[in-house]
Amino acid sequence: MRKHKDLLAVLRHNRQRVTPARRFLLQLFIDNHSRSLSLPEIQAHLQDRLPGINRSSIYRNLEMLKALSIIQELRVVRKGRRYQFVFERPVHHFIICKACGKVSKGKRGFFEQVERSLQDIHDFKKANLSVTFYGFCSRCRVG
Amino acid sequence: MRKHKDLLAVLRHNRQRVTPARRFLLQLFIDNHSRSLSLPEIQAHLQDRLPGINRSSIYRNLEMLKALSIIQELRVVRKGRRYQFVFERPVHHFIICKACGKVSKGKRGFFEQVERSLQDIHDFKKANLSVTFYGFCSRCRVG
DNA sequence: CATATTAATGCATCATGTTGCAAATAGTTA
DNA sequence: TAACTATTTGCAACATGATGCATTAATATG
Repeated sequence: MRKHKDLLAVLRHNRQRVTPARRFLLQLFIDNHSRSLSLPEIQAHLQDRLPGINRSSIYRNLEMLKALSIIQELRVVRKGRRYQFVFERPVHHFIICKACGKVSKGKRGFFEQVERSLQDIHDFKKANLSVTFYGFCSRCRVG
Repeated sequence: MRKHKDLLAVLRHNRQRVTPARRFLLQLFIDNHSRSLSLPEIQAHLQDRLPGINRSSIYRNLEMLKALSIIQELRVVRKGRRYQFVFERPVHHFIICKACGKVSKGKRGFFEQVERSLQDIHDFKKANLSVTFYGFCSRCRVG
């Protein structure tokens, strides 16, 4: 698990300025590295610490963190977007149930198999690959 | 390739009424079964034939066609949503380049491998599984 | 074919996400 | 540490998407 300071260095290294909003955002993601956060959660957290912070700043900062692969965006059916801290983790993929919205982390072996197939059959780049699977988990399947 | 009439029967079988908007939508997807359509394209097409049709009707009908697995929604980075006719096709998955937005259809062998891994390792239901991969295609990869 | 029943539509409104631009601020340099 | 410059922010406006409800239209029934 990376610390706040390390992530600030990542920002600087990518010529991104360290602003109060960004500090709070990073700390929030670090403190919740084991789960994904909803947009309302993120907004509430920032509003608390920076009253009056603008919606567009939040969106733009989330975009930036996504671009630096510090967080990943997940789309959960009927539950909007969620954001997960993924910085320097080997496995960045998720499996999301279309029925109940349950988000599971992919297991390493599965990821490796998919990666291999994707590379062999479709010539898709391994690095920076992020994959999310939508299907029906065992509890929600009907038949 | 299914015909218009067959799809109307699918709607009726699912207790969905056949309205002018739905007829035009289905015909549009049939006529363009080999490619995905953008929302502006769909809207323009319907506006032409049903002047004054409401945005929300279009969204609701697209939702319905998705729910019946007649079409599938694809999210292309910086290019919005696209809709692809997928009714009764064995392979409903796509591979999308995050850099150029290129959408390719997944090859059968790849799909089968992923499906197997997903079933074995994650106990995810095979039927109704729809998967979209986002990564970098060979033309866009940097390193 | 007239009427009843139920679902789809249009409309209004709200929620969410995007963008151009002027003002504010972080990082840089003297 | 004051001034410079480049990026980020807030703001306003707009685009897109979702929703409750009255009206309209598709289907079922007599």
